[in-house]
Amino acid sequence: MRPTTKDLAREAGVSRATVDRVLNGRPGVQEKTVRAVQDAIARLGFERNLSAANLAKRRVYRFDFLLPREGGEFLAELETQIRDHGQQMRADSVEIRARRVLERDPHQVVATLAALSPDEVDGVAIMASESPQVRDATLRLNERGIHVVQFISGQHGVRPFDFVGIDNHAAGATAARLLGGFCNRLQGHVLVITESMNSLDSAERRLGFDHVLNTRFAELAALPTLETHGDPARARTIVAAAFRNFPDIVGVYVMSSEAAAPLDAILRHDRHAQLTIIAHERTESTLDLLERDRLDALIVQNPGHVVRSAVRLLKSRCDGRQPLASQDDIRIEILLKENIGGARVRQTLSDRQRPAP
Amino acid sequence: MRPTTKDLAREAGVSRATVDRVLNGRPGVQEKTVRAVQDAIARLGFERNLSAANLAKRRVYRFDFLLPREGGEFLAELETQIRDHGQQMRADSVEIRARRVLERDPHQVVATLAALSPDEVDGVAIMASESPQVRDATLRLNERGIHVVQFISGQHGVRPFDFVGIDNHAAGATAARLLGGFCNRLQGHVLVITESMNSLDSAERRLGFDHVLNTRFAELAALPTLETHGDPARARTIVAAAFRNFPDIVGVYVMSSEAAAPLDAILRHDRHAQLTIIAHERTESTLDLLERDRLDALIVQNPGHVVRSAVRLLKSRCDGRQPLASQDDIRIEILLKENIGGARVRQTLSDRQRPAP
DNA sequence: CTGAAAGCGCTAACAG
DNA sequence: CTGTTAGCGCTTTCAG
Repeated sequence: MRPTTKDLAREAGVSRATVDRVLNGRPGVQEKTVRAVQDAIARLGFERNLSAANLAKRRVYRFDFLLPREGGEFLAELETQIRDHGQQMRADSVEIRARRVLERDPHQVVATLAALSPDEVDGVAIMASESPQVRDATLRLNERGIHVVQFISGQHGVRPFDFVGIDNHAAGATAARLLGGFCNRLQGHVLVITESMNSLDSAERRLGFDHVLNTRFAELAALPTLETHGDPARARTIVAAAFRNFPDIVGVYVMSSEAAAPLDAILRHDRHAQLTIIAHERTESTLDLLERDRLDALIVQNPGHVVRSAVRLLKSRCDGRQPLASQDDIRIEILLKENIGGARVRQTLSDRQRPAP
Repeated sequence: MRPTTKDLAREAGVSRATVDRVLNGRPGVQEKTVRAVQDAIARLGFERNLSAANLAKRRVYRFDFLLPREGGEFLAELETQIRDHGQQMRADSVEIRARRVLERDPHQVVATLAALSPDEVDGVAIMASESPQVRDATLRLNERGIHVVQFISGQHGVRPFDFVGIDNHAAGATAARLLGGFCNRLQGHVLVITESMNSLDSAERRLGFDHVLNTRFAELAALPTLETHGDPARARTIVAAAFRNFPDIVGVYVMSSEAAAPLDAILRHDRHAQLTIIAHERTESTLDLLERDRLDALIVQNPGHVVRSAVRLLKSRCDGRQPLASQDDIRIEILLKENIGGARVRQTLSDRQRPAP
């Protein structure tokens, strides 16, 4: 039987109310009383029961995922994961919302963040690209007592906030390693294409990509990044032009999270079957292409993991707990045709409910 | 404010005790009373508060991970993860133990399982290879009311238990795809080596490997599987012999979870730098080799994920909840030198604790 | 500065 | 078959 506050109170010769004050670092307790209680804690090896505390406090954790207003399949998948996990967590008094409210314009983001109040929400996961204004607004948010995690977009270590997502530099490097490896020592150019370069994320990926390509695959030369700006027609035009100007293109790296339009443009090219193509994220369209051998590999961050990670972090912060770093590592996953379905938790067929004993 | 049992009781015109009986499917309530309560539940959108219930019941979840007695780095890593996660979960009334108690001998496993009693443990994660005896013992365990998940070892879909781990067939296939891809259309033989073939897991990997190698890389021919049986000296001998007999070996697939000894033997060969080498699992030694370019890729199952997945499943089963399949997918991860550190949750530097509001 | 008492949402034991 | 009462471990008034 784990010791309770009652035991503590007896051991320390005080009332449970006092124990509570000490436990929660509330003021108004004599030095020596505090010490008495702390001694008792150490002696009994007391560990507080968080859910009992939350019950008494009627505490509910309210977390918002603030997502870009516009987006494609990847974003949709994230939303689904957020909803699913939110459903799961309701039983544990965690309320999670996915809100598509952020626009490209930093000022709009700032305004949205400014509108957040600590008595509406306990923590937010923000998916927005870097900018000084946003950074400041985020800091102010935090000062108002709202916990923040930088979600998917942005860099780690740069800001004083938890970051959940992959290391984009490493992701680019991984893409280069695969592309180079699969290109069979072929000599030629590599096409790099993205929806837009305007986020630091893309820049990071590009850096990582170039680094590995240059140091490890001298036979390949990457072309300047093409940008589609979400315009399929434009995508087709610039891709066609690239193939015309560089007939020796042997590989393609689609750098953005939303890959559908660029990929479509690439696959219209009549030599696409000879190309080694690498893209990002697991969506319906990329998976389909991978399965049909149109695509060679996908560099992926697992949406379910990032979502759960963000929630765990937010919750830890709310509880004043130090999150366990190792458990929230977001891996850069590589998907080939062979390990797509690698998904494997098979459930019992006979799924009759057995009442708890 | 979420409705409580009190609200339900009022709404249905019964006492809270009756509400409780209905909620938990306990017998001894009139048909129509049950319906009245259920109607109220639907009307109010009632959702039970699990932690309050657990508090009242003083419920503690006790889960054991039953692991092989002998093992190497991979097993050690699993143990660490189990301990870490156990530490984390204590606050949520989940007690987790890692027990190195299983031996090769199925009878010993059966005996160990038979000794388990539902008033000592609520669920177990079993890491043992398939065998009819073990299967029966597991079934009996389950009938005694102990929840079971088949952990890492074993196949999915075969047994009426939850399985947590990667699909070994797909893992083998993935290895072949990478090996073939990286081999640069080279022609030659591929060495396949494992600690031992006696588990179905190895057989599955081999099957998947051969399938892809044969269909996709006709220029490569895989040799019969070599087995080291955990004997480093033997490993060196048979590897040396293989290289002597087949001077055209271009690639190596180390199939077992424990790869240290086989890899050591391989890397003694003077042509090892020209080989493409693929192994399994992220351990200190494999990581080190990957970083030093001695190894080309690692096929990995994330120990942290499998552990958390197993615990989530066990807990869901105990609560009579249907686990959410999607969230417990165990991916076959691919580790290259470039995405090793892909681990990325960076924490705040200034990690001062901010008291909860 | 400290303690007594009531209560969070749910369950358990015992009457009826 | 159903209700009453007490209590899980912790927090929160409100006196003192």
